[in-house]
Amino acid sequence: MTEEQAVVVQEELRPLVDLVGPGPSAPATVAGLDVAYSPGGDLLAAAVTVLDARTLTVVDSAVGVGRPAFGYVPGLFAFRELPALLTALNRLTTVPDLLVCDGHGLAHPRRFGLACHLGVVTGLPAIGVGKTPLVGTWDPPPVERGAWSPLRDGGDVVGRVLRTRDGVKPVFVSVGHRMSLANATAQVLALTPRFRLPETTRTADRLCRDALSRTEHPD
DNA sequence: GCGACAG
DNA sequence: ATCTTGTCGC
Repeated sequence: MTEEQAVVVQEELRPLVDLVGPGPSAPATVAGLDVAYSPGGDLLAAAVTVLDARTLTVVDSAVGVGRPAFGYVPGLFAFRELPALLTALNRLTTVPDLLVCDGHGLAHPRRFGLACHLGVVTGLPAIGVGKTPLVGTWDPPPVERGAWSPLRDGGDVVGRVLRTRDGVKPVFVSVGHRMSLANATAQVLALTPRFRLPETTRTADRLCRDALSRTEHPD
């Protein structure tokens, strides 16, 4: 697929995003998704970890190993990681109530980032939590955990810049599918009792790194 | 035209 | 994303 064709796919799928939500206020399980790459960038491992939303312990997980399905192009990120992530999701024995993606949802040039794509394809509620911005402008939120400021782009509020820990660099929260922005914010805060990044992202990050390492060095 | 640009 | 030297802080 060419970049032009990928953009067409995004514009075709974008109308399918559910912006009403509001999504589960008390999900029983929340999934984290992340991908690790080999040093040469020729291999990748995708991981999904499903956490009990109350205890934040892992109750299910799966991985998918493969080749990057697309070059790294900002704005077309989903085409790179989606196939391996879907492989991992299909290997779960449970269906999570919410997907927490490592990247953006609506906070995207065409309002269709990885979290939207993953949400539409799976039909599950999804949100994006990015470590760095892709689009938009914002004011620095107050230093206290829980403080946030709107992320604006082209006249739209596309997400929130959220402080998950006192005095620590904020994260970028945006809606993916079947979730309100307010609920997405609440869920991210529930997942960050101790660290800047959601517990879901942290467990998935560890798992895909381990899986990649085991793929490169069997023994 | 120039710089920016999720992971 | 990954590599990589040094530095700050708990």
